[in-house]
Amino acid sequence: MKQEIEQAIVAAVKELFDVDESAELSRPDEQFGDYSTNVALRLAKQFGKNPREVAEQLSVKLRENLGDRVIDISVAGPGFINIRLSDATLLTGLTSSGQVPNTGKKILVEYSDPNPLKPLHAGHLYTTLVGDVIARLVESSGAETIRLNYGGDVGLHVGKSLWAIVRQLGGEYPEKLDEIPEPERPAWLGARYVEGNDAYEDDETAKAEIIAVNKKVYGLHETGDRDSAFAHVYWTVRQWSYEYFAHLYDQLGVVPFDRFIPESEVTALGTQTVKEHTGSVYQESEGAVVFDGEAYGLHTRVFINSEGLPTYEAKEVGLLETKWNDYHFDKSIVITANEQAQYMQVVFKSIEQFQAEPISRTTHLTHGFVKLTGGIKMSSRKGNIVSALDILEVARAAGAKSGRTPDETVTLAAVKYAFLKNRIGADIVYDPEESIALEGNSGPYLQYAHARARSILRKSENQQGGLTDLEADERMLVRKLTEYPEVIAKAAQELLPHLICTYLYELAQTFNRFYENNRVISDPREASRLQLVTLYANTLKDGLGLLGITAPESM
RNA sequence: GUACCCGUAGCUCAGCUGGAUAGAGCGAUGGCUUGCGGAGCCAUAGGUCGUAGGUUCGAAUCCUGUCGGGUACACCA
Repeated sequence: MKQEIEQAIVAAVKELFDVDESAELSRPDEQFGDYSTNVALRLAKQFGKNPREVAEQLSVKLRENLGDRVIDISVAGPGFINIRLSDATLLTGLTSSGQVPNTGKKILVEYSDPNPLKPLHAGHLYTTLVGDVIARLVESSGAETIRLNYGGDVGLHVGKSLWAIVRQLGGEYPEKLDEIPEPERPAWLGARYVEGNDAYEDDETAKAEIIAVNKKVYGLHETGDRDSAFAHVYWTVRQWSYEYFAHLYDQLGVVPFDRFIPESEVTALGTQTVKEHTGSVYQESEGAVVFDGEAYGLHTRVFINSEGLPTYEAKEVGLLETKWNDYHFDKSIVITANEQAQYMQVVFKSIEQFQAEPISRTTHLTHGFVKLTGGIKMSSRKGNIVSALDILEVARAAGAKSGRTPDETVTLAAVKYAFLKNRIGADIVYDPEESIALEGNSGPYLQYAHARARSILRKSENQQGGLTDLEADERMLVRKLTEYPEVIAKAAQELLPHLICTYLYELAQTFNRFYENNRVISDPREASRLQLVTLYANTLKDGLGLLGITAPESM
């Protein structure tokens, strides 16, 4: 429907002015019509003509070409062309299937990326939820979607944790780990990381020992050691971490990852590649291997440190190569926090020097921090962090406080929607009470709106159908419903999940306005209206589904 | 010091590939109410879009400066 009209405009422009000009339709205020275009304004600028005259000429041509598919085409304001569709045309928009522009393409989405032996904080929750939705969106656009999870099972943070773990155990005694009850393991590991981190900063002896432990861990991977006492400790606590991650993902109800790529898996490849290009792309400097980003307006970073160990940068090189070798992707999306933005630019710029193609297909999205309302600030150091599970806890507490019976489905909807409704990029302020509230722009509100619509449908035993000759209020709702595929397409194209949230909330408002003044059951137009309610409920359910939020039949 | 992100109503945010009177939610005030789930609907108040310039017929949107908040800048991830 939309494409048809866009094509008609392009054709009319070609016919009248003999130029190829794209014509993008936007959704104007209801008073102006169903669609609007500003091509006349752009053409007028191009040719130095009066925009209103151009618009008039175009609208005459469009009326001829579109015939009875439209009921009104008018010129307004500085030179907009507003188009009002006939009911019949508008209604075709309800049945048009969603676009699948990425059919046949392979798209990788990397997100969540927790590090074993480190606590999961609220930021991980954010990237996990955003990534889950981006992947769902990409999938809905027809692409073969591969969900990747990259995590640091080697590196200095592992050295810190492991140093503290061995110390706590009184030596390399893996059997002592069995004494720690399963539920306490995440917190126990978190505490060890904090100890290790503190010791590294405050104690020179400990620092040296931690560096040695770090090296030892790399050694385990190089030699394939799984049998020594030290190896037992390492592999056991590493496994604990992965179990803990799985537990969180399971609780969140996110789509399972297709593959976990631990850093240890890409270390060798990354190191080798950096070494191969040392002297050309990378340079030796002060005993380390660096990339001189300053030549490109960026900053310089170390890829292999003076201990001869690869840093995160070199591993990232190995990761990208692994992705490219294993998948030959059409597009690769990486989602991390803002703080990694400039670091990633340096890494990508360096890889671009010898592997331009995969870099040109890679998009790095970044998001801000999660703050709790009331000024509780989170620091990733010293252990006073808000963990991912804490967020769920405060949401549950807010739900309990509101006097309703706690329901995990509603809690999850509250948290997910609160995190997703803002545009990715800036920091977000999480307000548990607002998120769980049933009034206002919240996840539970939309769940409720859906349940309410289903309830109407359950109550009627009559047939539905015959949606024609729309009344004004019905038409408003139909118009809003036809926006859905356009919103999804845009959200998928621009990787902006919050567009779905905004739309669903507006849809619910549109429905409530309709419902306020119009009966459904035992109205002469019951059959038509039942169908409208069905379409509305299905759209809500589908949209919430893309957000990873379930839509219960009743609540 | 250099770079990146952010600055829109009291609060939390949409709007940003320039376009028609800047929109929501929460909070405030006032209505609707024997309602198919009112967890709603309607209305009022509240904004010189941080600020100063520039480009343009037209700027919240683009450019430059500036102020404020955050982040990154060599061997952490």
